[in-house]
Amino acid sequence: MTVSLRELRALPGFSDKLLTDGCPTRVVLDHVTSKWGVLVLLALSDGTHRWGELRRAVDGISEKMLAQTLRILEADGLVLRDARPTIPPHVEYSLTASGRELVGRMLPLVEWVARNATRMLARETEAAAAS
Amino acid sequence: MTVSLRELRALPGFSDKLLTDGCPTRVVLDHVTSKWGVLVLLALSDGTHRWGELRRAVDGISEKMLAQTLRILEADGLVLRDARPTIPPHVEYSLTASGRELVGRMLPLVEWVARNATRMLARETEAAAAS
DNA sequence: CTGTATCCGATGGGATACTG
DNA sequence: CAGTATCCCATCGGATACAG
Repeated sequence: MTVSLRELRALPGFSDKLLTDGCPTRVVLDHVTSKWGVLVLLALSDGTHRWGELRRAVDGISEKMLAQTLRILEADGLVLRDARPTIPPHVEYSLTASGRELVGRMLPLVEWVARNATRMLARETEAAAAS
Repeated sequence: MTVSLRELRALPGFSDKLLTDGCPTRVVLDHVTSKWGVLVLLALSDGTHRWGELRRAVDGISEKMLAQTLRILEADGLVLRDARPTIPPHVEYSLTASGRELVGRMLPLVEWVARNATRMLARETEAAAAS
């Protein structure tokens, strides 16, 4: 499943420029590659989770950003929100079929970064020490 | 090359929490998934380019953000900067071996988004019209 | 428990001008 | 050509308080 930039150029939003400013691809790309978007999608990749579980799983996220991120991903059709009208409220979030397709392509990227990040940042402190 | 979240949990930065706040993986992930980081890496995926070419290829980027993005990606060891001491200056940017590995895992994600973004955003304007 | 509303500071990022 | 420096504002995003 290797893809080249040449092949991508046939797709909408591509031209002599890479992706035109404000085109649909860039908008969605900004949503899913946002600081919290990546982590929320990742958290949902192993199944359904409740609001509180997501809040704890995604270290450092504020309630405001969790709500905002979930709303955007839901509007994009990547996340499904299932609210049971009970007291107290019980709400479950899961990936849609589209969401699972997307996450399948995001996991290899995250895995590579997780495997290499420490070594990459080590280079930098090393370079800083030399100066 | 399918990866699951379960397998990821064995890697550095993962725990009961997904990725701890400020861990190396998150730092690098923020660099490469930043608004301009993705597009610059994408632009370099088909070979070496000069500063001016990148400026034109990445639609809408300012000089400030191009410089900043390139410096960060270079510090991470993903981009190589080759400056020829001529007048006028001639500087070429390319991906390192690490950068090519990373971009190989980013292209399928971008391809999927490019194929589906228009349909995804169509859902939203449709939903807005219904309200 | 699952959010929303508001305030406010930090950061991202554009425009412009300037330099070797 | 390939940047740097400065100014400035808009958006991001955290903290807190509150609500159904």
